[in-house]
Amino acid sequence: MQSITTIRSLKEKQRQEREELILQAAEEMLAEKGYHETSMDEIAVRVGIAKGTVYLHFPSKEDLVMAIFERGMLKLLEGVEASITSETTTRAKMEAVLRFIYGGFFNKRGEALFSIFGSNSGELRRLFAEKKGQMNAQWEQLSARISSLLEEGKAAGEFDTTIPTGVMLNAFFSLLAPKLNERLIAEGQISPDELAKYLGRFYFKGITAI
Amino acid sequence: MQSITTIRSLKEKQRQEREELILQAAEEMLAEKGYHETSMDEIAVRVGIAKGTVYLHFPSKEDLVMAIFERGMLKLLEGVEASITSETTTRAKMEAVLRFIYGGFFNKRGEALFSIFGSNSGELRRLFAEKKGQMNAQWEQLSARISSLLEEGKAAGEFDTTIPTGVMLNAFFSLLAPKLNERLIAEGQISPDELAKYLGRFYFKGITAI
Amino acid sequence: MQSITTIRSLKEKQRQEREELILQAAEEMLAEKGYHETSMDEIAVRVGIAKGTVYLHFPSKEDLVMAIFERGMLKLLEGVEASITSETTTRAKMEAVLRFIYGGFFNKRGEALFSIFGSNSGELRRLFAEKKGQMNAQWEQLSARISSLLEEGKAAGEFDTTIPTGVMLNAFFSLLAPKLNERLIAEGQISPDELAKYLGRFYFKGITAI
Amino acid sequence: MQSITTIRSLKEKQRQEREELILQAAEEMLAEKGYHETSMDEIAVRVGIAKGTVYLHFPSKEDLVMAIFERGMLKLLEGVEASITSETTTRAKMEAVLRFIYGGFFNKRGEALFSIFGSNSGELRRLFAEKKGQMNAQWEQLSARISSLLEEGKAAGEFDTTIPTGVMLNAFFSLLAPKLNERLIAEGQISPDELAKYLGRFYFKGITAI
DNA sequence: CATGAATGAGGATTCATTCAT
DNA sequence: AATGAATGAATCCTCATTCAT
Repeated sequence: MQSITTIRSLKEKQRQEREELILQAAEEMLAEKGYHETSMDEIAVRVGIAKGTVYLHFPSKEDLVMAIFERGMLKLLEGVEASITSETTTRAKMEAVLRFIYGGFFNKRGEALFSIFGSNSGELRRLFAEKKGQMNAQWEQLSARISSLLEEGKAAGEFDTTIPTGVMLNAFFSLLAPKLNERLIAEGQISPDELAKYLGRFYFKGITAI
Repeated sequence: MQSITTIRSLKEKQRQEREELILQAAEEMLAEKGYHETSMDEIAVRVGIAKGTVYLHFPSKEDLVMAIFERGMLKLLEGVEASITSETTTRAKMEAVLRFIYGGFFNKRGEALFSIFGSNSGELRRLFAEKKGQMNAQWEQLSARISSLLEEGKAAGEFDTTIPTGVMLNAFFSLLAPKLNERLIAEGQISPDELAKYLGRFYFKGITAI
Repeated sequence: MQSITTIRSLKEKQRQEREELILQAAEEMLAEKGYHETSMDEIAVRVGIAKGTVYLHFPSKEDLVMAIFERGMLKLLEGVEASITSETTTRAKMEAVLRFIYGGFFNKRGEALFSIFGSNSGELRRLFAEKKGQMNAQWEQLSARISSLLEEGKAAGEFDTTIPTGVMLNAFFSLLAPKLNERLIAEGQISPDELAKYLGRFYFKGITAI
Repeated sequence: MQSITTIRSLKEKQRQEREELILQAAEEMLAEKGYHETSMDEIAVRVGIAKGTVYLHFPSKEDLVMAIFERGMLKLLEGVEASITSETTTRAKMEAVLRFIYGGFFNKRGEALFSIFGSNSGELRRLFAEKKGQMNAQWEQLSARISSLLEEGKAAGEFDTTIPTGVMLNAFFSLLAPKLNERLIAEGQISPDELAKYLGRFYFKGITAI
């Protein structure tokens, strides 16, 4: 006979698996259609569970979206961290980050997520305003990580010290905005890898010292 | 005594003034909250008119938003054109465009508009899909204008011919994405002029030949 | 110089002409689209006047429709009266009424009007309920006129005395219901004249004594 | 303990009961006020449920009305069929149909439905135009059924061959137009049964040969 | 008088959220 | 815990009616 603990952990495992499925479905829809066109109903249908069950995992649509953001940010942070540690020069680190983001992270979901996160006017302002606490920490962490890289590069004489780090940081994030580049890729004019290469070349030339 | 013509032009003037107010209110809300959170009702309230009156000017919410897009694009196109003609070298022209956009265009409304236009996943895909004709023409026009500038620069040996023009173009538009830079400015870390200057420096270094 | 009276009668004439145009346009639309799909706006447009002007002639949409009904009933009554007086036998009178209705009266407008009047569920119940006074008088008058004809025929031994006059009357009106016969005519299966002939034959056989 | 099947069939039963209540309420209102005056809101209120619940059963007002039409036609067809099979002579069959319609079918709802269906100008043209497929089939079926009866009667020498079957058919349907006869009954001048008897006598005398 | 811009009540429809089973 | 039927607030849009010019 199974111990209570075993049963519990089994149930807990199932619970987490289901939560993961919900997050994936929602992420996908968010990427496809954006926040408002994504309905709790269709999320449930895609996962193959009842609408009410979604609410057992996330108390509201906002919370679900927040969870997706957080998870995405976490993955992004992890990936960035991993990219950085495996390289030596500052530029190589930055390039690794770029490759990571354009290569693996922006496969299906992350791409749209990041776009929603970073762009989209004020649609989700209130979302952020209210639950900023959880979010901003991660955002700041990512910003800080990249910023420190940039400043490291400046200190090493690699990067242009006359451009404020904040501007460099924003420029870096801006280049990742998917909407425009999506088109290029969709129209078959360029592959993601090529795009990453070109953007990298452009970006580093832009921030390189002298 | 007023002639009929005078009366008509008066009414027409009032009509246009009101339409302008509606466009401004809607633009503002669009910038603040995005398409879905913007309700025709609140637009009317902000203008201080009745719901139905909005529909006297625009047959649907979509049409209203389209009008805002078109107007914004028109202003942008005009501004870009004006910026270009008053300069000689390719780079100076591009810089003038950058100054125009960061200096005057992105005051309150244009900024949000541009962001909505250029970003936001598939939320407004159908909107564009249906009325794309009117829209895309202007968008293509702007793209073509900037692209020709970039190619001109390449031909003159000023710009890096190894980076595809499409990538340069997108990079240029990306840098204009307001959400991120808005923060910098809002937090008082930098002025719009400075930002334009820095972004320009970064951008041109990035695309310059050799 | 024109006398005030002349001017007044001129204006009054214009007024009545305009009112007639409004009634015609409304009648036409009513026939085409029914009560709810008929908008005051389009009536005004069809007449070529301003919406407000319609309200100078008729205080409400209901009143306008009432006026059309009344006018239609008046024409119908007049036509029936004229048809009757020019014939001798009861049956000939009834046939003349039938010819009048199917021949001239149901040209364009009367047809639809009558249909709206006599059919269409309770859509206009309240209309009738409230303003029944004006309406019912005419309706009763027409009913009474036909009823007296029918009873006259019964007295003369022409019509079947075992069928209540009320039933005969309703049957008579029912046969005039246009919707169904409209189809026959529209599909080119039969001409209005033929239809009147057949319906007459059928009807009189039905009500004839023995 | 209840099996899942039992629970499901219970829920399904409740569902159908509720749907029936909605259909009844809507049918009633349709009969009372017609299509346009019937609001989804009031239907819900009459049933004692929320607006949204109505949409759980019918995706739109049009679909709800269509369902009522179809259901009414189905009942009518079934009743007609049953009436026919239990009789031998053509005339007896037609009389049975008449009795069925005036006796049982036109109790409260069917009556108004039939009227709406058969009358009312072009108000619902588009409704029918779009979803005609489902509807027209039934309508044609009924028409064909009655027509074949009439032609059967003609072939048997019972009915007047000089009157086109189409005209006979329309005359038959016309006599069923409820609005007028409703009055007679409502005013207590006659009972439904008597009315059916009289109309039958009148109709058959009208279409009988010689 | 004539106009037609402005009004706002009313109506269809959607969808996040709740809750009885 | 899971379900999914039920809810009702929120939103777009229409149109009869009013009223300042």
